Amino acid sequence: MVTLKDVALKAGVSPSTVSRVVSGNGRVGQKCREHVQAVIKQMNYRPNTHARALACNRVEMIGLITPNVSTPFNGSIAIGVEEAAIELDYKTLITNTFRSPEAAINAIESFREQGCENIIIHTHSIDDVTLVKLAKEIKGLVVVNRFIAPIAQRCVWIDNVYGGRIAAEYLIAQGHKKLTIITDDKTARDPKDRILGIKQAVEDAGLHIPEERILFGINSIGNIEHGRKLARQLIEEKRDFTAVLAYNDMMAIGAINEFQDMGYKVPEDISVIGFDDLFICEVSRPHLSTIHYPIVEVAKFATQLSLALTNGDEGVIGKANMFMPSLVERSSVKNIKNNK
Amino acid sequence: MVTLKDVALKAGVSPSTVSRVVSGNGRVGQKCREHVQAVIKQMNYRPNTHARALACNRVEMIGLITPNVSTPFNGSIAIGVEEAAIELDYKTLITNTFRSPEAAINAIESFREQGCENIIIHTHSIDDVTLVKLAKEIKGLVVVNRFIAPIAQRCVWIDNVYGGRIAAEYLIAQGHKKLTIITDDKTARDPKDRILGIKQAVEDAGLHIPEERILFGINSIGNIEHGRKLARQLIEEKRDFTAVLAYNDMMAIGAINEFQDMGYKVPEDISVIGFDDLFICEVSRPHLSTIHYPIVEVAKFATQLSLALTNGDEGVIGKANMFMPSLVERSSVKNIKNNK
DNA sequence: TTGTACGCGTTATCAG
DNA sequence: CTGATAACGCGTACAA
Repeated sequence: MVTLKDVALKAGVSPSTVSRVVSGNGRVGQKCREHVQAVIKQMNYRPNTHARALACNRVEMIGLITPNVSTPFNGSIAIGVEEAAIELDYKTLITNTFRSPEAAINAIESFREQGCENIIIHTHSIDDVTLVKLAKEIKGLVVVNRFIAPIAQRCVWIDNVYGGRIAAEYLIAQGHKKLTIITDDKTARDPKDRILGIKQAVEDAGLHIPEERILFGINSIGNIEHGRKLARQLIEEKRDFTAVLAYNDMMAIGAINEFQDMGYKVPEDISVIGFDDLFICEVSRPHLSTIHYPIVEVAKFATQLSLALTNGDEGVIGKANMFMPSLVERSSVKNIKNNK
Repeated sequence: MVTLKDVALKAGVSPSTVSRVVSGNGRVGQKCREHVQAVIKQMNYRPNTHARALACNRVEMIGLITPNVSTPFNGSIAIGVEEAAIELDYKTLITNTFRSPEAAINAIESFREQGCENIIIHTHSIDDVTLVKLAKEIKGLVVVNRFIAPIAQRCVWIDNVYGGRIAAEYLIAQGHKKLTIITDDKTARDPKDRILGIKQAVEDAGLHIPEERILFGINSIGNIEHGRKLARQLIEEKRDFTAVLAYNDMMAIGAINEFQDMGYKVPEDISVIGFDDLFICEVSRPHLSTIHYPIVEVAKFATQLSLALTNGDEGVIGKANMFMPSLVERSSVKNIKNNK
């Protein structure tokens, strides 16, 4: 392994000079710099990450904390992070917390101790208060897919209220008057925001959603199974509705499956709309209409923001951190305007 | 940040003693050890990764090289790796190569330079010869989901021939006589092995698959789109068949979608079987019958093997590295034994 | 068993 | 603009 000293020796200069040309800090004579650069290339020298980290207590690495990369949504977050990281030659360190708060806190501690200040938080295992405190201590901490008012400038999220609104508006425009919602944990913010948007649209149209048509999950993770369960409940308890707004695509697809298994046709008997726009929308039958969530872009921006925060690049800072979702029409919603 | 020296000071011993109790190398008096451990816990000391890496030129980190974690198969590999890594307190560094050979080679180089000898290769961007060479130089290099004879003991893979065989046997048992195969790149090993297994089963049954009923992809990645394309070709060119063996679930689902869009019913008109057993099998209509690939287990084992290789634990070494796939019956294959 | 001293590869502070 | 020199935190021969 070729070191800085080796280069210095061969180039006939001091180690410090080599360090200067490598890092770009400090002035070096034009001629001298070029010579050193040539030697570096010739010897194929590459700086040692650990020595550098030890010396300046910082490291070119970005840590992502996520529940489980193997799910499509989380996987896309990871991709966005790495795409942005790679552009600046940062490495990506991923920790899956599997919904364990301790694992999440541990991971953050571990990152910090290694001098990694660029941390992307994508988990709900850590509460707002803790995160606000951590954000004060860690320059490059950024929260993705979540909004925490006191550190809004450190969050990158989407307008869930708007997302809920356009979903409902679409259903209403297709003639649906009796909407129902199957969603995630009652206490979580995203479900609440989306419901808020839905209610706004519903009221604007002079309609109403009774509480009994809003089904929550308890300690759920908005997955297929959860969607199935609530769909079954909808049918068994004979709720009166023509369309379902699911919290996300996974739940929507679970619901569609359950409806179909119970003998209902989608969208002929029941219309369903999802949220996220994962690749499975094209897999399901019928193809799932949904609200597009620009996941990769969001994650990419979050990463750029984190990097800007620690490196003092003002470019990204101050830009809007809220992205807008958009409607994607496929075939899980039926136009019933002229029926009934 | 609390260092080894701080602990030594507080405990009234020398730094080397603390180092010894932390690392476990070298004898330390029972009483002394306990005292030091108490102080460590009390001060919440945690060793500095970089200093350690610098001093001994090795690091407790495992690097995964994968095309793109955001796809279900690759994501599961990542999960398996991290699950195994976390058990030994190793960190997981993930690099997505997006099918670029340079990116893959770069990542390996980068890992090595950082003293990371534990590298899990999950990509076909690097050829066999290069990998064999690298395996000689890097103690902890392990190849997952791929078999390379000269370094078989460093590969963890599944029996693709057997997988192909049981898939075909199942179809044949269901009365299918005219099978067709839609698969991946002709030059890749996995498709070839699976085809081999299929042919074995077919011949054992006294049947035959003409070459025109085996459709390959070119430079494809076995995704949904690819499945759609070959399915369409099957129909348009009026190939004669009752069942389709897809290279993997993604292709199978693409094919099912295409068949359905063209007005065919699955499995009534055409039966389809996949490979991998991803979560989308339960999503598709009909639910996809497939060959189960123990992805997480394979990745986990590969990681344990890598760790054993570098740490000299002989436990895992020598065990069989080949896992066996198994049949999962769902509803995409019709029994036509008593028809026609 | 325990402590001392040096080196790992780099950066940063200070002279020159 | 350049070169010594001292850290950074830890492991490890070597000495005690």
